[in-house]
Amino acid sequence: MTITQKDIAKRLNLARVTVTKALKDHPDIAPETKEKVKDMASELGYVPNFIARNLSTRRTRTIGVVVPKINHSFFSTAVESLYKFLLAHGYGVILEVSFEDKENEIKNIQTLLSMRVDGIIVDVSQDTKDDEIYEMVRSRNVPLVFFDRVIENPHFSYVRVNDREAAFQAVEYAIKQGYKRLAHLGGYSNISIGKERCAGFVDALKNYGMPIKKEWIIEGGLVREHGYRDTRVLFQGEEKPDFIFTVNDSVAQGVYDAAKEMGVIIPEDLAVIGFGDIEVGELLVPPLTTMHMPIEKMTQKAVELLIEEIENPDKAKKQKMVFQSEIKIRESTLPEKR
Amino acid sequence: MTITQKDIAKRLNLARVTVTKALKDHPDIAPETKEKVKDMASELGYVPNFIARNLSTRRTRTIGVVVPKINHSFFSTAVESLYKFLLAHGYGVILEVSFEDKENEIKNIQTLLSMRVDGIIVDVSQDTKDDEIYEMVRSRNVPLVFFDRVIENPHFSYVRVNDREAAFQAVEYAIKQGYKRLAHLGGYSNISIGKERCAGFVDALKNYGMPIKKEWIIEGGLVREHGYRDTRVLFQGEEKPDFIFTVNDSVAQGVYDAAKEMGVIIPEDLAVIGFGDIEVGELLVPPLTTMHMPIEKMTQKAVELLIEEIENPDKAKKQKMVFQSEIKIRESTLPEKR
DNA sequence: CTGAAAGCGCTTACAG
DNA sequence: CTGAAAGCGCTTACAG
Repeated sequence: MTITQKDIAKRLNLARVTVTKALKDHPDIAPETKEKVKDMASELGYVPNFIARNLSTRRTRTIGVVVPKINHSFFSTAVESLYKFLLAHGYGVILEVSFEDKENEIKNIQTLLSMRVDGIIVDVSQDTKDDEIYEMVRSRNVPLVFFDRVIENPHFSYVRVNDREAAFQAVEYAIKQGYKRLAHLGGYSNISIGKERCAGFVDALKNYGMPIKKEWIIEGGLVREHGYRDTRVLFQGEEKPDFIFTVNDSVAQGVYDAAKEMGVIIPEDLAVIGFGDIEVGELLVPPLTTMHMPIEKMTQKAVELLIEEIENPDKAKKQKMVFQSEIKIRESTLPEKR
Repeated sequence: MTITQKDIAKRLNLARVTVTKALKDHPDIAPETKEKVKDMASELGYVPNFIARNLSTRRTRTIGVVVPKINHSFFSTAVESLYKFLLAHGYGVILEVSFEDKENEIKNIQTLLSMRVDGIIVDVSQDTKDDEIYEMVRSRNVPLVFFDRVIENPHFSYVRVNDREAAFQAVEYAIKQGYKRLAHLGGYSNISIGKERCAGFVDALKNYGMPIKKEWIIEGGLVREHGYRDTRVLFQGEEKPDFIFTVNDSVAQGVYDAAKEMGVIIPEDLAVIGFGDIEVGELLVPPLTTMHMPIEKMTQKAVELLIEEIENPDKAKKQKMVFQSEIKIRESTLPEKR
């Protein structure tokens, strides 16, 4: 049924090895033989068996990519971009999705290990706390680089954005615009982006001597619904915030939902700054001010670091790459308040 | 370095076969032996080698998915959904992206064939015209199901939406609202969705005795930029359309871009109906009337058909599944025009 | 320039 | 209940 090198060899009365070599243009083989072999291969519709090849070579030329979700502009952009760069380097990709669940993520990594991928890129789930699975990856010497949502571990490189400083900038901008009642809707504090962006928010308040209200920092999650829900909570209090910095643009979208429902006008009554600069932000009414992330450059770097590790396992050092996020001012913050 | 069954066997003074069996809970093996083996396996951090297993079993429990793009709400939703269902059936997925290019798509399929995936799901690129590569898939008896963008081929099942009828409905709705100068921005006519949706548009005009202007049917492409560009073209003519039916929501978004730039008001001056009902449509101003596609159900069906074919290669018949698309009325069409 | 041998890590009958 | 043998399809030294 399936054509193998053996079949080609038989037809041509050659040894199987000769076929292997001919197919890979090994210098050993006579040009005519090569041609004969190749002709026969395409005549029979031969498709090499990666599985078998990989078993022999112990290399798969395949990279595993683990993301928390795909159906979200940030991740789909990142995945497509990773895919593109990996492809350009001659690698295939096996995609795994953790659905923001730690247990799934562990299974994903195990699957990739089973598949003997040459390397792994992971954007960690919101639940991921410890790193025992990553300890296992390390003990197997499988190159891995963290991307975006990151674990601090000296044995792995990572690529992320300057979350804390960027958050600081965002909030600083709001403060300078004259906003005084500042709230933050954060992700979970156990993942890097949640912790760092929240820290940046607090940094800014401290730096400008603004009071920090515990009730105005809610670490409620990363998706639109959380933003909606927690904005409603924020507005139940006596005093209402006049500015919300959100951990990402999806949560900001939820803020818009709640504001609309409550009759709160953005930006007159409430200013909003998001994080990520995904497509949706531009379409919101008013368009969302947000911290831009250079996804393309980040993915490119992640791929480079990984490939470097794979191809020069001894020389390559673990690197922590931090990209700068820049504020993209749109209309969810008044250019000059009051 | 890497732990294999051999290592476990050695440590336990057992034959390798015994280890294999113990690991898979084969009834042959004594319970104590199983326990010993499993304990040792986890102690040594044994991870089974899929590659080797697959070589032996000639099954990979892996499905290849080929899509034209990921970074687009329709595809990312579809991919995530496919992934979820496949996972639930115990299959892994290898993702391939054709970037809307026929040559890439052929390579993608070859890669998947090389990897000996158990089956393939493909949403065809905009360039894909013939099906010689699919002929090859067929000759290898690899189950394949087309999804969304489809090739008519008796040897393969497909799952799509009633593109032609849905397009008819969309245009019919506009006609009944009183729109008279009807234009269509279509995809390329060589792919199913382009051809069928355009046909539905024409059907409706004919059915209602509306004049068909060649210049008002532009088959210019599938993305936002095409919608923008071609709307500008439409409005260069003497007479301007008062309604545009677009092949998908991305193109509709381009119509909005152009309209805004030209000072054309939607829906007062120009009504728009899209196709797909992706997230963006709801966020546009005014929100976009569009044909809803039941992506979740479609992907579920595609997965079911594929798995059926894989697991019952003899019984399974090729099926053409057509889902109903429903109109989602929003504000880009006036509820009651004039 | 061509080929025989051994092996990658697992599994599947088949013996005992 | 345990194990010896053969094989999946390829590749990598090593001979000739």
